[in-house]
Formats: sequence, C-alpha cells, structure tokens
Amino acid sequence: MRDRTSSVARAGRSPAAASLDLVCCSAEPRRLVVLMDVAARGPVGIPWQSLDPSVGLDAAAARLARERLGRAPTWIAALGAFGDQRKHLSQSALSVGYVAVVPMGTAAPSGMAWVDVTELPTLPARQAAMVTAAVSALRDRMDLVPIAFRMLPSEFTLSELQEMYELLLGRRLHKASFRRALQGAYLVEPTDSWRSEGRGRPAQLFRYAPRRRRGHRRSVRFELLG
Amino acid sequence: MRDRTSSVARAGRSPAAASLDLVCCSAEPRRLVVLMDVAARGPVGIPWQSLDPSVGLDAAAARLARERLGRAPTWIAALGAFGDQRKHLSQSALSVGYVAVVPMGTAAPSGMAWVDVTELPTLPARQAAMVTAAVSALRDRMDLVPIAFRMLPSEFTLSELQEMYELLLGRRLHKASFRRALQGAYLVEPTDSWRSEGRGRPAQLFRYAPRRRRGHRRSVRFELLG
DNA sequence: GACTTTAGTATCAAACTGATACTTATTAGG
DNA sequence: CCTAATAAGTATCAGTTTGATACTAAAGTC
Repeated sequence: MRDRTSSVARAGRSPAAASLDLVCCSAEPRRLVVLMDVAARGPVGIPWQSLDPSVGLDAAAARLARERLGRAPTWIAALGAFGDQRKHLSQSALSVGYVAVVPMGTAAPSGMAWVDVTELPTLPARQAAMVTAAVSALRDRMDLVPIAFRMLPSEFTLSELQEMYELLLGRRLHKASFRRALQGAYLVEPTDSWRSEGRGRPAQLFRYAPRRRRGHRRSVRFELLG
Repeated sequence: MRDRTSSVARAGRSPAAASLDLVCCSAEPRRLVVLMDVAARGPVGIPWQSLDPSVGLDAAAARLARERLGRAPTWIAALGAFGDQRKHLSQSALSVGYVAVVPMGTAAPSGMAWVDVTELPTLPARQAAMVTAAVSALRDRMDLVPIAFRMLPSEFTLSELQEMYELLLGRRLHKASFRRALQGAYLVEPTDSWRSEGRGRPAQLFRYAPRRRRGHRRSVRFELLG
C-alpha cells in the first residue's frame, strides 16, 4: 500500500480518513426537500462529521441524524461510499453517505433549512452527488421499503398517502385504483379519527399497520429497463 | 513501489484507511455463484485490495475486477460502505464494496472458483455481509437495471432468459406471460441464429437491444412492502 | 338553500394474466 | 422409416385487474 496519508498526517491537521454525510429528506406540499446547513449567504451543505472508526457506521449515522435534526429519523439507510468527486468540506478522500427520512412538517432546527431538491445551491461536488444518489435511492427503494409512509405523520389520510406516492413516482395516480391496491395489500388500518381540512368532506385517518401477507410473489417487470 | 502494509502496520496505526472489495456474481445452471479466492483448504474470501485514495472508487473497482477476473465484468455498481462488522482481512475499519456481474459460463481464473451463494464457507464477517448485500442488491435492482441480461452471453434463448429471471426472482414463471411481457417491452431483438441443445426443437437466439419506449410509467407496487 | 370542494364508491369496458392445450422442430431408438 | 420423447413456441379462453367516467357523501361558503 502506498503511504499516501503520511505527509498530511504528519502536518498535524490531519483530515479524517473519511467523513460521514447525511442526506435527510422530507416533503413539503408539492416538493421533495433535503436538510441543509445555512450560512449567511444561504444553504451551504448537508450535515456531516468525520468518521470515527471505533463506532459502527449505522450507529454513527443514526446519532448524527438525531444530533443535527433534534429527533430520530423515521427511516435511515446506508447510501454508499463516495470518493470519485474530489471536493468535500472535510478534505477527506472518502465519504460514507446515509439517507434518512422524516415526516413532512418536521421543523428544521435553527441554522438549518429544508431545500427543494430541484433547486439545490452549488455544493461541494461530493455532497451534490450524494443528494442526487439519495433522491434516486428513495425512488428506487420505495417499492421495497415503506418510504412514503415514513415521510408522513403516523396518522394520515389516503389522499395524503396518494400525494406522497405521486411526488415520489413523479406522476399522477388514479384514485380508485390506488385505494383498491392499497386495500389489497393490507398495509393500513383505519383509526377512528377524521380530519376536516377546511372545505370538503372530512377524510378518515389511517395508520401504517402492515399485516403479514401470504407469499409476496415478486413479478417480472420489464417496463423500467432499457 | 508497492509497500504492502509493512511500514504502516509497524507504525502501529490502522494498516489501511479502507479496503475495496468486489462481490463478483455469475450463474450456473440452477445456482447463483460468487467469485472467491481459493486456498488449499477451500474458498477463503472475495477479491479485495487496500484502497488507494488517489484513484476514483469506480475506476479502482473496475480495475480490480478486470485484474482478478481476467476480463471486464458486464455490469458493475457500488454496493456501499461496510464497517459495522469488525473482521476483515485488511484489518481496516472501513471497506467499500462493489457488485459485479459476468455472464454464466465465464471460467474462474486459476486460484479462484465460483461458489454457490447458498453454500458459502465461513468468511471474515464483513465479507460475508457484503456477499449477502450483493445478492440482495441484484434482486432489488433487477427491475431497474438489465442484470439478468448481463448474466447471459450476448446471444441467448428466451428460455435461458426466463431461467435467469426465475433464478433471480426465486420463483417459476409462466412461459407465455413472460414472452408476452418481454415483447411488449421491446427489449430484445431476434438474431438469425438458432441453437440446437440436443433434443427438442431448436431455440431462436436473441440479443438485448432495448428500443426507446414512450414514458416508462412507474406504477405503485404495494405487494413488496411490509 | 344552492354551490363548491374534497372524500369515497360504483359501474363497466378494455387490458392483462395464467392455465390448458395445441403445433412445430428436433433427437433417440427401434 | 416410423414412433416416441423432448423442448420451443403459439392459441384460446376464463378470470382478474385496471382506469375512465360517473356517481354519492359530507363538509364549508355565499
């Protein structure tokens, strides 16, 4: 192995071997948003810390999320390793990314803000890559993991759930079909609460309560290839 | 030039900042297999090297794959960062994993062998986690990336393609439905070759040639949640 | 009370799915 | 040569799923 780190390490100010970065996502009425640190001139980057090798990655990421967000995320998962983009605030050669999700409506801590993922400021290249990868990861994994549910409060209306799916999928869905499919999957149970959102008929509130189903038979899906 | 671990190891620091590990998958008639180094007592681990921070991760992984396999894989992708499992041959605190795929029938280089993923030997914990994650990644991403096609030779029969899908999905598929769906997706084109595999009618050979389709409309899929 | 808005349901034709059975092309064996 | 066996590939058809349209229900607004 080449001893590449020695000169930097001897210099005292050793940049950590690696950084741990968190792409924390949430939703606002019609947009996906990501949590960013804010300086005087605006959003400057996503939360990160240097990686402590003595702590497990998952534990460290969960703690970073709790510390910076003020609450535990409703979902968190590893995103991957990033090292192809040179620029990172930590100056480390390697960064480990995590994606997390919190329910829409969660307030950003002071010094931080929710930023629309389609209107990102200029970021250090590696963080920009992580945000992009995180959004793709949400879209790619929403069929396997209840991401849409984790981005909603614990009780929600079916219209809210449908809007969350539409936001993540990037297309409109048919109301009756959506509800039929949802019922057939035994994923939600009704509460006895109703929400009156001003005008219109009140909506019943549901919660995510998946019941064990018989063999979820994975099917062939060619439509997304190419 | 290559000062393999000696000076750093003697210095009493972590031997390498991180390792780069490759889970290279392929198929045999009815099994998924992974490429492993073989010692006298049998398979001992997957290919890895210590991570050179001056080379991009993707480039380093591609090179590692080419070097150890003797050919470029037909697909390769980042798998993630692994650090929660203590044990790794490199003794590094952090490992970056990649998944790669080669067509079934690819010969293992000498000193290596294809090992059934359901019959893994005892591995360093972190490598075991990576192999598990890699197999899950193949299954999870096969709908978004033409993984089944990459595990076949460039020309293949529809029965072979169906068997590959059955292997990855873990269930039998209906022949007529499979072919209808495939035709509808405009993913393959017939060649003018036919393969006679002993007894039975010869099968026409196809190649992967996706034609641009109009709006691949992602649909809701609740069946896999829970 | 009439109108608007949103929730939630019903109907129905079109599209899709999978079981069964069929046709076609080849090898194996007498 | 003729028959059986095997595998590729196609056709039919009933049962299910989908999505457009239209409907009913419950609230607020004028």
